[in-house]
Amino acid sequence: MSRVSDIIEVFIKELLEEADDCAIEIQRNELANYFNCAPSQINYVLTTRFSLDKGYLIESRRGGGGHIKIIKMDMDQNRYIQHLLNEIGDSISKMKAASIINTLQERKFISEREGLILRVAISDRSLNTPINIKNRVRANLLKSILIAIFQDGGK
Amino acid sequence: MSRVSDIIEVFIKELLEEADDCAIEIQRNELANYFNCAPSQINYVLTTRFSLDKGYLIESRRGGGGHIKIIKMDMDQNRYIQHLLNEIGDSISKMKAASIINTLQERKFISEREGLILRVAISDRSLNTPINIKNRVRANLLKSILIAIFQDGGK
DNA sequence: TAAAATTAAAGTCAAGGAAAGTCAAATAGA
DNA sequence: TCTATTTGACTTTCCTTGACTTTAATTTTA
Repeated sequence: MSRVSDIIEVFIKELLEEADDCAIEIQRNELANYFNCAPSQINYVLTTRFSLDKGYLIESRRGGGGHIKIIKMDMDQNRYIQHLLNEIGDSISKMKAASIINTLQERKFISEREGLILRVAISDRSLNTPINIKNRVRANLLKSILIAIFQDGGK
Repeated sequence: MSRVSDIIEVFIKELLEEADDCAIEIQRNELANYFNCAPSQINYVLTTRFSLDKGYLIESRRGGGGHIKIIKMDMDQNRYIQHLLNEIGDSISKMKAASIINTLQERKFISEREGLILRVAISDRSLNTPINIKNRVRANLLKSILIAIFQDGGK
C-alpha cells in the first residue's frame, strides 16, 4: 500500500533531474490520469512536497491548454539556513523537521550519514521528553545543530 | 500458556534475520490481525522488546499507507558500541557523553563534522528540557544516534 | 467582428478513510 | 500480591476523493 503521493513525488523529481533547465511543465489531468488518482491529488503533492520552503516554485495557468510548471530553484546555503532558523521558530513537528533535513540532504548541504543522524536525533523516540514540550525541544535541538554546522549562516 | 508478545517478538526477530539490511517494515494492523491481537499490543512489544538498549531503532509513519520500521544494530559486529550503549544506560552527564564522542572521533568511527553534530546535540543548551530529565533525554538521544550510525545496513 | 456560449483546463476545500499513537483499565502469571 | 500482558476507547496524523469554483481558450452566434 505504498502511497501514491510518494510515487508521484519521486516521478516529478526524476523529471526534474532529466530537465536541463531545472524546470518542467506538466498537465495536471494527464498526470492524474497516468497515476490513476484524483486531479486534486496532484495539488496535494505539490503543496506538501514542492513548497517554496523546499526550494521549488510553482507556476500555473488554467483554461484550455493550461499547465503547471515546477521550477527547482537554486538555493544559496547561507540564506537558506537563515530562513530555516526563522522558520523553525521555537517549536516544530517531527514531519516538518524531517522534511527540512531531507531538503538539506537533497541539496547536498549535508551528507547522507549526517542526514541519518539528524533524522534520528529529532525523532519522537529519541526525544523522550514529556509530549507537551517535545516540539520545543526538537526546535531547539535542530537549530543548535544547524548553527553549529553552518556557522556563518547563523550570524 | 505462551504469551502472544513473546511469539510476536520471535516473529519479528525472524523477519530481521531474513532481511539483508537488518531492517524491516511492517504494518501494525496487518501484524495485529495476523496474531489476532489488539493493534496496540504491537506497540507494547516494540517498547518492551525492541528498545534502544537492546540495539533497535523504530521509525514510523501514520496515515494511509503508514508503516513501522524496525532497524537492528548488529551487536556482534559492534561489540564496542554495544558496550557503549550499556555504559550510557538511561542517564548520562554531558561530560561523560562528550568523552564518548571524543573517543569515537579519535578512533575514526565518526568524522570531525559528525563529532561536532553529536557534541552540539548532547549539549545542555540544545536540550532545553527540565533539568531533572536532561540526563535521561541525553542518554536516549545519544543511544539512538549510535544505533543509527552503526546499524547493520548492508551498504 | 464582438459578444456570448462552450469547453478545457487548474484551484479550493471539506469530508472520509487509513493508518499509527496513547493511555488506562482489566486480566493473567509469578 | 505484584508485575507483565492484553484490550479497547479515543486521539492524531496523513492521504485520497469528489463536488464545486475560477480562469482561459475556442467556437458559435447576432
